[in-house]
Amino acid sequence: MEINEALAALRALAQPTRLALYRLLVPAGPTGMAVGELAEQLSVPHSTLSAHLGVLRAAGLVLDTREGRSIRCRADFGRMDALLAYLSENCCAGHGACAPLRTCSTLFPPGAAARAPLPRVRQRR
Amino acid sequence: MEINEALAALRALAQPTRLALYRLLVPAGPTGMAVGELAEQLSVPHSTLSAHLGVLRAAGLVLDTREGRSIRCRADFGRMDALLAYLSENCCAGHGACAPLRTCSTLFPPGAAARAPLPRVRQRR
DNA sequence: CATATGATTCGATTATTCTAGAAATATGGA
DNA sequence: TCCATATTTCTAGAATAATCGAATCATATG
Repeated sequence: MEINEALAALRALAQPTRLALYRLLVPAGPTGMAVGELAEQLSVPHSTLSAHLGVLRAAGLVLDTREGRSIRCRADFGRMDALLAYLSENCCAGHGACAPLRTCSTLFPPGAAARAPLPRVRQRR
Repeated sequence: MEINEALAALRALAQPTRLALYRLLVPAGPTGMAVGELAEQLSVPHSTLSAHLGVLRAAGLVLDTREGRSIRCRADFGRMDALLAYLSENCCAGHGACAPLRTCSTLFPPGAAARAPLPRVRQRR
């Protein structure tokens, strides 16, 4: 990861609604949640939520798939892993003593959602 | 860690100068760097740097100690660990399958600087 | 095609953050 | 004490971000 990607990810998470939004998606795993479901749980107007979601998407932290009229969002754990690694880079004065960071991105690799027991859908855009 | 602490830490890191500042402190380890040294390396006016440093300190990411006329700053790795853990909390839909996150805070516990400073990381001038 | 539903874009407004010069504070030494 | 060095605080203008209603777009279905 390079600095501008890290900054985009940090800026995206550094806002109450967006952090709550992201943290709602974390336990939802590769199944994710629909946009309307998120707006309802967070009690935020749709236009406001949509703007926040746009920031998270632009930062690469959230991916989505259209399912009929609704859009299902999920956290991109690989991207979060990259951010966590970036934040600890060159730690230990380069002695290489830090254990590698790991999250469930290993357990739910990209594509897991498509293979999961969910209706077949196509990518947006 | 609770949400407001996480937000403060994320806001603190979500700014180019402050992220660069923090990343300068990471390889410096428990020895840290003086404020003036940081300002010089970042080519930022002292008042601007001081303001940014204040944000990082308020977020608990940077600790400092006065040494005569100068103030020596160092990254608080424990705080960063807590932030990283917060960002992956409830991952894996609560299956507890995520490996625990770990950084060198275990290797350099609080107080390490005073007792046993490591050899200084080479700095560019 | 007409209509309903889910989501985004467009605006204007309000709020927050960044920046850096000048002044102030803290420490050490002659 | 007086002076030099290191850092912070104060200030205010400039830049950026958040908010949300109304309009618009995309899709499904009768």
